[in-house]
Amino acid sequence: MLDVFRSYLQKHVHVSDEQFQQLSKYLKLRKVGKGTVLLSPGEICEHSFFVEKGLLRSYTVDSAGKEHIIQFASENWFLSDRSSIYFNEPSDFFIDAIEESSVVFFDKEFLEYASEIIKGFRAYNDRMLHKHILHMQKRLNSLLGFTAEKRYMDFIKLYPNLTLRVPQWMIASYLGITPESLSRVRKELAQKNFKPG
Amino acid sequence: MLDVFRSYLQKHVHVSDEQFQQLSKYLKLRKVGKGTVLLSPGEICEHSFFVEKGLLRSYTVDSAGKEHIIQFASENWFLSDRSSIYFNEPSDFFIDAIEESSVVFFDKEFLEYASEIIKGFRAYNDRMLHKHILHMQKRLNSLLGFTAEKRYMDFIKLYPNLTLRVPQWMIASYLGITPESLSRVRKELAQKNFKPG
DNA sequence: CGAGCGCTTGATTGAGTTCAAAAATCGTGG
DNA sequence: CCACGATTTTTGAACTCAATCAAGCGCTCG
Repeated sequence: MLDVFRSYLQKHVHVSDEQFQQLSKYLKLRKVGKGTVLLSPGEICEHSFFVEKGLLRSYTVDSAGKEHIIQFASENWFLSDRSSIYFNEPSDFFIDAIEESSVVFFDKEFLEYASEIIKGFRAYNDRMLHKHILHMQKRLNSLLGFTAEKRYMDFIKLYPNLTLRVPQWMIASYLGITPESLSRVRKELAQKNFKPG
Repeated sequence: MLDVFRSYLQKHVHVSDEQFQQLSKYLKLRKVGKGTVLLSPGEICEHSFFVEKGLLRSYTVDSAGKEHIIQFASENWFLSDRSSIYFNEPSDFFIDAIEESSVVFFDKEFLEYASEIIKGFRAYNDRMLHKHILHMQKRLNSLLGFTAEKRYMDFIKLYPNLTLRVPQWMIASYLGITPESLSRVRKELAQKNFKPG
């Protein structure tokens, strides 16, 4: 129960077992089935999620009904809508489970309490925030400057494990292209004898 | 001297004149001519910039030599490479002046000292961080889902004042299209009797 | 006043989309 | 374990939006 989250946390900040005990009242571990929706547009994002096992995604749906995947989160990743949480405003996102998953739910109170009792937690959280910015920056740059092929290659380099687990049409959505286009890109790469993974 | 910055700050957090006096030793006001480069790729971003007057931009240059504008900053805006500052790693950006500008330079020490002596400063800074994330998120979404025309209309709605001051080819770069395409988009809009501003 | 830069316009090209349909894979119940 | 239906992936052909290449115009600033 919460073991994965605890050891993850302890790898990054110093948390005694007693401290974790105290924190755990703010934590909820839930098993969610494939397809379970954890956040919908219009809702204010109350929880952040930590994936102990499984795979989540966040995505928007545009006016034409097309999905745009913002982020994947597999084991040991966090997922939430930071803006919605921070500004207490309705989210634009969906968050749902791509696979049956074990997910730790926590909210603002957890963060506040953890920041209070654990030295270094606030700094760690800050670091995550900046990582997030760095990551978005890279993605923006990639969308602005690279071809679909380059973006796909960057994706499999960056997320080799996801490449295997995520359906192709979702990767296409993440890359900002159609599934058909991704299929063709892969064909191209195969002909240039490029080995995925 | 630093008046614009001081009143900006005082509008957002409570800073006494004495406090600002103390902070000011960490601040440097510089007039920079059009085209002055304040940060280049490979450098570690040492300063954040606050624009008292004028116009700055940050941008990357891709392997094909194309510029991709990340952000504009006119009066009362901040500009920096947060990731480079935070992680102490070489920046990917250029930052330069589009117009002759008056710019306040400040560094980490300023932020630390300000956070120390001014109640609410840290929270304000945090808020800026989250605004930044929100903004990037919107931009990602727009790149993933919208046509050039829609992106341009969003731009002029969001930055009406910039639309007038920034050369068109830079707006094109910000939108992720060529200057030629933007010119055509504008022509289209003109025919549909769309009034800019 | 002339050179250069920014903007426009035209013609052509190309990367990626759309629509349609076949092939492969997956999941589930008999 | 196999079979059937549903979902994914692939393939093909026509199309579209935006990029590229090329030329001309107008402004400004040196």
